[in-house]
Amino acid sequence: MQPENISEKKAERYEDIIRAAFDVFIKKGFHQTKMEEIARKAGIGKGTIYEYFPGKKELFCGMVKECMTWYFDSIRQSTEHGENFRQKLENMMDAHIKFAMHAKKLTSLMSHDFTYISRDLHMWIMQGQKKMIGLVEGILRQGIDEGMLRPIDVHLAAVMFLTSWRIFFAESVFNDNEDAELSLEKMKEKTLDILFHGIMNV
Amino acid sequence: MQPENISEKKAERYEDIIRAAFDVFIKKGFHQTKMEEIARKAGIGKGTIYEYFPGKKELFCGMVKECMTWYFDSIRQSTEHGENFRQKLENMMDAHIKFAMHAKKLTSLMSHDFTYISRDLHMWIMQGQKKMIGLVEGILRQGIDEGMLRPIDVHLAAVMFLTSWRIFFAESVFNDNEDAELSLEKMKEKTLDILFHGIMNV
Amino acid sequence: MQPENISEKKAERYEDIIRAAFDVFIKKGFHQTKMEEIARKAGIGKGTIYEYFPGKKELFCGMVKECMTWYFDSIRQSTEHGENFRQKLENMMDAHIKFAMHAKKLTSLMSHDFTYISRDLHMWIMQGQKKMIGLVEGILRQGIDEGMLRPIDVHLAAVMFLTSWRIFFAESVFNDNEDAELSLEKMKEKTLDILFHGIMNV
Amino acid sequence: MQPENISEKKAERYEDIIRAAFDVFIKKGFHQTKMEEIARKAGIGKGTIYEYFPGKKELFCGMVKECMTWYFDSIRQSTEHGENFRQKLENMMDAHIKFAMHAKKLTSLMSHDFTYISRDLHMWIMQGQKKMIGLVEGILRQGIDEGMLRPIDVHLAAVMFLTSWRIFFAESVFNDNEDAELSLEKMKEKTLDILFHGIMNV
DNA sequence: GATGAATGAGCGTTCATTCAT
DNA sequence: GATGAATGAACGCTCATTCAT
Repeated sequence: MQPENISEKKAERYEDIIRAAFDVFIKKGFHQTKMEEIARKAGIGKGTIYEYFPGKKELFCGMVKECMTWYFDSIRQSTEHGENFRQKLENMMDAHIKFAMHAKKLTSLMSHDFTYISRDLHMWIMQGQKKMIGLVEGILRQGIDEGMLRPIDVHLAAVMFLTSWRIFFAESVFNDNEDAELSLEKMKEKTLDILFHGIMNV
Repeated sequence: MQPENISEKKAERYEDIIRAAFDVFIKKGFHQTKMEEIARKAGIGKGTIYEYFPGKKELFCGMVKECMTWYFDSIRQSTEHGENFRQKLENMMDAHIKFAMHAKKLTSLMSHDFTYISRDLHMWIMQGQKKMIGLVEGILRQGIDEGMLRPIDVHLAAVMFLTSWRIFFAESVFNDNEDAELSLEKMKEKTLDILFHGIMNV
Repeated sequence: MQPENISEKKAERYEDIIRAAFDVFIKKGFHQTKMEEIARKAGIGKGTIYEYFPGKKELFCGMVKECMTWYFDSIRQSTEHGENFRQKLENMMDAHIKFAMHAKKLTSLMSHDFTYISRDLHMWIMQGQKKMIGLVEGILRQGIDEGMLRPIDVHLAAVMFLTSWRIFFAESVFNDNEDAELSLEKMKEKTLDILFHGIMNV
Repeated sequence: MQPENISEKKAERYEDIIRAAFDVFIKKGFHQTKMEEIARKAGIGKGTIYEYFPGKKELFCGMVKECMTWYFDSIRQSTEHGENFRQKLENMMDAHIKFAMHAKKLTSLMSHDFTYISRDLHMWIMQGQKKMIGLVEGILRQGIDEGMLRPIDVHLAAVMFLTSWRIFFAESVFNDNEDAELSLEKMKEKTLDILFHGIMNV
């Protein structure tokens, strides 16, 4: 067999393993996943994985990087062909949605490890979040009734409002400075400003 | 010793354990955390934990529920005292920020298990997200330059734009119906509409 | 309180614990039995047991010795009042049956476990059984001297006589009916009949 | 390596483990036996046992069943080649003695403990014993039909016959001398003599 | 003396990794 | 190169025992 065939075969194997790893890690989370199951799913022996990856961690990282690289690349490419800013933002969103449909559960893998720790806890938290969404929906509906708000989709707006909070977690990671509280106040106002008035010029 | 003192002491111990569990679970994630370390942190013996919790899972769930109950409650209460819808939304955000400052890393515990699997991977993904934020910031800046957008904080708006995508994952969990793609198209437009024009009536 | 009352109370407690230990050990075996359950059954605190016994092993041994002493004594006494060898053997069997009915499961409890729990206890019981064998041997020898018995191997016959008692345990497992005592009487007679006259036709 | 060699090796390992388990369980009892010691005795790693048995309980049960199957089988076979009832009873006793010499302490191991270890195993063994009783009953009934035996209670006599075997276990403890087999032969004859003709003078 | 909360040695079991075939 | 049987470090959990109250 020719050398190119060999390395072709190797590359194929590599892909098989990544794919199998993706499937199982997604379904069970990192710690509940056993190397043996990945091997079985890939149709190879347990030891063979170690010919391609030094260990479980590296396999996991390799798999995530593979996925995320594809994701990041498709997002980047999507911005290269829009005519105006709006077109570009829409293209990005399209690219994201396309990815999301294909790898729905990747984020769930990356979030909520405890889905696998306790289904009850997971449900309990989902219930809590649903109640919070309902709470915000009620407030928004009140705003619409009072004529203050446009007749927007209250559910979607509620979710956006709540997800926008994540900024405070994400940002606080980067901004660990002393005047954190000050900038938080400003962030809050800016966030509400965008939510209330949008980013467009009138 | 009087019975009230005993149950007081028990309640105190319970709190000690929850606190120690919080610290260690936050720092290491569920699977990397050893019961012995929690015990050490709580200043008690390994076996003592099992006098208060049936097992590791239950301790974890107890800890999360304790935190989230406090969070949910404070959010709910925050909406009871606002005069108008805007006041209420602000109150909610304040309550959230207060919690976020106190339990910064709780969400990171609940999301991204792989922070603990590989610091490198975590950093790599953060870099990717930063690049994406930069990408969006550039597009938004272009929009401002073109006079289409208000002189908003492009960083904040970029993050909001990106976090708003989570809706598609979150929603897809609830809407597993056939016409998912159709509703996705609508969701996209509605999301962009809110982002562009805000929720306020003009 | 007077000292004799105190030691009276102590003796009473001691008995309570032995009785509770008997109940639980019989029901669950040595290793499955938890000290806490014995304490609960005895209506005292867990630590109190250790005021009366150095540990679990010693409690078990104490309980077994108490029972077996009573058993051995009743067997010995039963041989003191028979007129002839047959009467004595019957008395022994009666004494055994009476004990067996009261402590059906004790023998099964004892049979193996405690060889490993306490070599001393094992030896002690072996000694007791040896004495019993000697007792029966004496009776049989008397029978031979009186010309009533053939010049059989008294040791072997004694062991056979004693092992034949196990029937009462084995059978009682299958026959848990009301008229158990009646059928026991019949069994005794049949057993002695076979022992005395053999199974062969003459 | 050929597949037959592999399964040969596996079967060999299986036997090694059973044998090691037998040795240690017999010497120490179920609860005092540590998996690690069995592994050491079998010359393998601790984890390897779990490739062959799901757990400690199952290993114990497997070991007991292996032994008892061999025992029950040898007893059954022994009754197939006797010409008359006496020959058959003698064959049974021979088979038993052969087993008893090989596995002196097995019965004492089995007697109680595993009621709590595995109800299934307990039932399984009870079934085996019931079959053995039935076997002897049949032989005795044959003897009665042939006019050789008195119309005794065959069930009781069968149980007595079987329990009398315990002598060989009990005695062998005291007589560990070289000529054990010789004295066993004598014991067998004496035992049968008493069983057949009783102890009474005619 | 009596208690029961606290303890920690000890063990069964898992599973990522290795290496002889 | 591919395999999977073998491995043993690691950890959750139990429960006899202790000792402060």
